Amino acid sequence: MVRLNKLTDYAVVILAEMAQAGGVTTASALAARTGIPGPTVAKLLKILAQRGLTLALRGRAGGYGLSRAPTAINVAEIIEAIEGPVAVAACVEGALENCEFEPVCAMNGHWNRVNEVIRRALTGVTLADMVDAETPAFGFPRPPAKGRERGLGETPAI
Amino acid sequence: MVRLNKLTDYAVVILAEMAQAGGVTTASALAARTGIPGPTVAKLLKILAQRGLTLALRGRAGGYGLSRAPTAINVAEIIEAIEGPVAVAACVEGALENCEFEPVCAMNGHWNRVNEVIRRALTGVTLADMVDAETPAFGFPRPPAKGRERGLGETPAI
DNA sequence: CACAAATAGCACTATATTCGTACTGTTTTA
DNA sequence: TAAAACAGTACGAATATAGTGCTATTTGTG
Repeated sequence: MVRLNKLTDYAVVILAEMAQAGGVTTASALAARTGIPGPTVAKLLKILAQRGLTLALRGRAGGYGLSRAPTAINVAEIIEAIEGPVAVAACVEGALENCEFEPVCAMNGHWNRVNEVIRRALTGVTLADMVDAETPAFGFPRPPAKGRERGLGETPAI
Repeated sequence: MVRLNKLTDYAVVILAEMAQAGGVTTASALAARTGIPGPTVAKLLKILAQRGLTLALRGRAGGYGLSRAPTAINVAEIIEAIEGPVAVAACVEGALENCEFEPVCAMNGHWNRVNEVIRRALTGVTLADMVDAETPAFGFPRPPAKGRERGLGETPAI
């Protein structure tokens, strides 16, 4: 179904939650808030940190924070961090595999255009778009945006 | 990787081959030309016929033909014929499943926009676009375009 | 009229991918 | 110095997918 895999979906949810929370949040707190299994959250956060989407703080008061503003992180980046390049088929440019039928195939390169359109669409949507608070997350009410304007590092009130 | 599954990819290739061939073609001929395993081709053609994308002719001189002109068949249709509705996540409208986290999720409905953009992109690409003969299929030379310029409807010489 | 060629439909199996978990090591701060 | 949190690796199980096989039905041809 041109479907994202579950882990990618989770990653977006986690980042969205971080965007809403602001500051630094521990993996276990994110797991509790999103309902995603703890170990899975931890695994994803590690990957996201490696890819530079999040910053990890080790030590006793550690946790993870977004490395950039939510408006500066787009969905395509997130997908690519978890799944690798966006590639609807094996034969598109940038895909990690090669299509064995490539020389015989009737559609030499025509998937590329389709792929590009999709990639562009995904690049155009930012994390901020995904959480814009019109419909705030249910069950975790939080003060109006003004109130939570604390800088990074102020920690989450777990 | 926002990946189509293999069967869907095959379906597009098969339809593209049919578009190039025109008229009626047997499942086994299509298998031979595309390199896709025979039984798999047969299976896909049955599904496509059920969904109305191809017409099936039974009996001795039977086979399959496109039900419409290649310009009137778009990629989204093909994907939906094989995989069901285009849905990047379980929570988008039209998806066949329900997301268990839906009420708690931070991104209530925001996948919908992303999904719509992708769907529109796929709807805009026709089968004809996928085969436009700039780079004809290798290994299966066929007469110049002029020669095969018969109108639609004339097609499957049923 | 009988046979052969082709699709229709169903059910089954094996494979591959993906998901989730567990464990051990490293860093940092109270 | 101990506890809390991240880092990395490796593994097992569940799920989805791909592919196969068989039988029935339709239809043209000799």
